[in-house]
Amino acid sequence: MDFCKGVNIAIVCKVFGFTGASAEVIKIKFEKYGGRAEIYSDKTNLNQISHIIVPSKITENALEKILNKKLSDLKCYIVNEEWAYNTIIKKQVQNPSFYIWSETPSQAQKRKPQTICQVEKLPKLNLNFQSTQNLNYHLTKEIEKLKNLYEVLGDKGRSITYSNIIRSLRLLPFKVENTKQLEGMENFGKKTLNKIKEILEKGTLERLKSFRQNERLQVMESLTQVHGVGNDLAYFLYKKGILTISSLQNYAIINPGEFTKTQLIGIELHNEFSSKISRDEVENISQTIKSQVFAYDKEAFFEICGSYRRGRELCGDVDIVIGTNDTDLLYKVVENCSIITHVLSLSGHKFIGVGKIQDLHRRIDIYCVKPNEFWFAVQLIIIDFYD
DNA sequence: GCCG
DNA sequence: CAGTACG
DNA sequence: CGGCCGATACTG
Repeated sequence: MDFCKGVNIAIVCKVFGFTGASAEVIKIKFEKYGGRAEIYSDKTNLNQISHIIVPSKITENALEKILNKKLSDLKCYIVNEEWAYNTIIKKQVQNPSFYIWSETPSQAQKRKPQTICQVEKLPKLNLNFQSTQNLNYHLTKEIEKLKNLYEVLGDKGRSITYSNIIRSLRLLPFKVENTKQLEGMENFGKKTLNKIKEILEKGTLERLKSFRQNERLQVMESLTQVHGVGNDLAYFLYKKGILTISSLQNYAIINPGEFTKTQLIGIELHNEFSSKISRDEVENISQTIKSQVFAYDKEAFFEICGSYRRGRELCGDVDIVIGTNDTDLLYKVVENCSIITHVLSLSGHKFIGVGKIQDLHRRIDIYCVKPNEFWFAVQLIIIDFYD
């Protein structure tokens, strides 16, 4: 399968908030089918590019700023992300002239006749499970602890670097046995290599032990486990002498006015959220939501993702992706679904909230995307680029 | 922490 | 706007 | 040194 051979794309493409990560999925797919793809950066040589993929919502000014070029000077096609989706889904490079990006919808519509996949014909993308498997869990689990601690400390720089390192390790196609295998890789500097060496030899990090002895860190790390409590609030609470989640719970009952609605829900239900969910229960919850979805759109796509999809026996939350053209579907489902008890945040394409079907309240996330984005969203939510 |  | 959360 | 994932997205 190399129908993308000769196609050389640069992606400025960002979709429904997953942004860089969804661009990565497009890149992976194009390369799998023999094409060449890169995420656009200032190093990109536009002379070698056949298609630039841009988000439909971007403005012309912004795009020219990013590309640092007048659009009229470009020789390649500037197409929207649907071109990329449909090329991959239909396994055939699409005629770019149907997908030429344009800032104003009316212009775009004129040039963009009915090219979108018929929903009932939309084929299922082969999910690449290899890319979802983390062969370097022995390293990432330790580095993740380090990342969390720096996050708690408010050291954004280190926590971002460690996130990048974790992501690279997760995507590696082999298990690391030796730091030589990582030398020269982006983001892997001397100190990181030393830490990895230490983990390979001893299984843990000395640095972690010293962090464990720091009371403030320990308290803040624990408090930030509560949904809605970040490091700012955690530090504030620590200074106030609130050192445990149960004392936070008591404090919040007496002083509810000091917290947002979201935080109050997180505090109240924290104990329930921290208990894991069986696959059976995930399926039961999903089934209820699914029937609600189909009540509004019989053609909708529906998949359970997240850790359930990664095969875990016990899941932290319920992750659902819906594919539909109905932009109000998510609102309707959330409002009318009997098992949904709380809304933490809600928009047309993302629900973060709480539901209950048995004895405990459970965290539920629902993503709602257009049908031709569906399998990309599913893959994205399984892969876990960041974590 | 890493990178320019 | 800052804070928080999601992948 | 200074900046760091997302022209994220929601809440208050």
